[in-house]
Amino acid sequence: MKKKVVLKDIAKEVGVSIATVSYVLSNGKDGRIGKEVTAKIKKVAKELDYQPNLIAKSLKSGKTNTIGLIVTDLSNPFYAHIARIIEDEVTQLGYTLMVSSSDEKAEKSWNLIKFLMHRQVDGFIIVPTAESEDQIEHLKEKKIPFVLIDRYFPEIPSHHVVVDNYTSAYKVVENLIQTGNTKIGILTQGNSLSHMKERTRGAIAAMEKHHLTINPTWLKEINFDSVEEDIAKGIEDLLTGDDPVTAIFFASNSLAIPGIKKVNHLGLKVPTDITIASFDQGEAFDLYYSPITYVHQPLSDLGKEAVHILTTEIASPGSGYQQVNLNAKMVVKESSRKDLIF
Amino acid sequence: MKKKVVLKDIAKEVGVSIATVSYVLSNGKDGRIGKEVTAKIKKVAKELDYQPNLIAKSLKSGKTNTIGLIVTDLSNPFYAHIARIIEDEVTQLGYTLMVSSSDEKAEKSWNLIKFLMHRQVDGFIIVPTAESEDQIEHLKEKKIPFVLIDRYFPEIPSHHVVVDNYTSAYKVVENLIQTGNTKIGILTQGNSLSHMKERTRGAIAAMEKHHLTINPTWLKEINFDSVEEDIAKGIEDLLTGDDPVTAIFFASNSLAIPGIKKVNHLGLKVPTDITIASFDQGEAFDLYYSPITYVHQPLSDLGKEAVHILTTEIASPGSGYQQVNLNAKMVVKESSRKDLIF
DNA sequence: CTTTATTATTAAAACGATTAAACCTATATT
DNA sequence: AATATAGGTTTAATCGTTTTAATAATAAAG
Repeated sequence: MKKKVVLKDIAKEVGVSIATVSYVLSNGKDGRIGKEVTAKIKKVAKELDYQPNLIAKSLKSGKTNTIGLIVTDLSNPFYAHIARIIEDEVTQLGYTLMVSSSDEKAEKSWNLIKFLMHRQVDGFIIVPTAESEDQIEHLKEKKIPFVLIDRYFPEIPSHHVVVDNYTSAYKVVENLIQTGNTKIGILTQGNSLSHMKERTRGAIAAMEKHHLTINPTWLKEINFDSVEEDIAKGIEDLLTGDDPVTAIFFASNSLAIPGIKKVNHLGLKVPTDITIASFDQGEAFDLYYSPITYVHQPLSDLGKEAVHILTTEIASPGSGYQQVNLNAKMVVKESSRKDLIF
Repeated sequence: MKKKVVLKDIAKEVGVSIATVSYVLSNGKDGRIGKEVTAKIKKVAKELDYQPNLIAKSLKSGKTNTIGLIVTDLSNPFYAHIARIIEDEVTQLGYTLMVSSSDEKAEKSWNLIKFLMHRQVDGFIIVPTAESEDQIEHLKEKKIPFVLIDRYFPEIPSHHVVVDNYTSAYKVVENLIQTGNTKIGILTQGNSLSHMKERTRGAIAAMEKHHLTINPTWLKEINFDSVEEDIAKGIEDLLTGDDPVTAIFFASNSLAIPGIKKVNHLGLKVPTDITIASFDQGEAFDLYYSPITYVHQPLSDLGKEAVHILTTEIASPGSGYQQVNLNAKMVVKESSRKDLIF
């Protein structure tokens, strides 16, 4: 079993000190070392296939060139997509990404943050869970750079990059109203979080603006731990209650997918029996027989902005919080275009 | 700006040596250190909120407790799902995951591997790209533990975990034949890779077994860099050529999604106009008006097996190669059940 | 009252790199 | 000839931890 080649090995082989080798191999430009020695060191380094040990370098420099990304669920295509964009972005800047999923659990998130801090990551990009304010405060106390994405805590000043959830929800619900719906069910999840609050607020604002009376039972909050059941029950309620709705707005893709399944299962036709719109994109939306109207979040911008803010913060800490609100695009398709169908 | 708390700080505060502190904090059980001292060190450590520096630990121990995962594209739900499973598995074992995407490019993959090696990852889980044999050989030479998943190189002995692609493809194509199709188009991608070879071989074997004559133009290889175009053209060819097919087998989900879009676009009805089946699961498959027949890969088993093999190899290297072939499940739905529709 | 065993603690080296400062040596300057 | 300057290289400290081997202190044994 060959040992790893380290600077010492090269130094010994060439007959110089470790420092000299280090200078040649890292500060190539600097030219402080004589020509022949430089050449010989480079030659030997290549021959022995020297590979630098970034752990040692990190210990010395205090920088790991590593970024921790915490999403709620990497297997959710929405977050996977964000992760991929962030990955590309940080890789290009010479960073490596450590990805983890919190499953919307504050405790898991806490563990991940602590673990990655021990690993000395240079910074975090986080999709914060409910009740994780203390974790964010902790990062601030410890002066660890971080950027929140998708959601944030209005009462805690921090960098964040989110979409304009209020306006997007407003527009999409307005679209539902304009196609003739006056009774609209809204499925949400994680209502204590900023993004959901905003989406709900936007949806209701649209209804109020159009002078619709809102029945509180039309708002269904879905529990993270019992999505399937809650959605099945919620949709049945919405459609068979005293005051049935004619349209449903799903406030995220993870609600829409099982939701649409349920609608299929009930044998309802979209958009004739029921009108549908959703937040987030999903490959299933386009393939559906009645393609789903949705709010398309600019994931690429979101990821890039977050990385940019984070790396700037890492490079020069403490120069004011960047708080970015991105515009989302509403994509209107058949699922909410009764006008076109009839 | 408070500095980080290190062992030295605790030592100074308590009035003992660094070594003593280290003993107490890492070998808690060992009890070599006196009771009162132990108690005091623990107390001070808590007070100062000491957090161990895992980088320093890694340098000393030569272990980083870090695993590199290289998939072809994290934004592909198939790989995202695998990544999530692997993440859960390694997290539980105290490892952290570094995830990267190779985009099916050997060069990218090479860079990622080198980069992660410099970072001293303890091992790799890799979805190998075409022409990356040298990278695999390199890892073997350097004695870096790794496990290949999804595909492998038959000529290079190594750990790997894959599904039984041959049998799965055989079965699904046989299903297409049994529902009355004699002319079946096959869309593949990355044909030099083991999994695709096996899927193609299985598909053809099924056709031969049932004495169908196979027209070579029915086999369409899709280029990674021009998926949309190739698929559009391929499907048009298949359906409008001299010898049009009545069924299409998509050899992966990344072919099926754009493929089905194209089928929709052409205004063809599934399964009446055309029968469809695919490899891999996808949330769109179930939601499609004519749910797609597919091969369901046991991703959970695949991920868990890979992690298990890798961590065992890390713990005790060089005890023979584990080569696992998992059975996949065929899920027959309407897209290939003409019998049920008529 | 030595000697030996036992317990508690620490000094120091090591992991693999970086880097400020010191140290030669040879040439240029006065 | 004495001194300054520059070029080339090395010494040694440092990052935060672990761990071997040594030491000091105390108790038990002879």
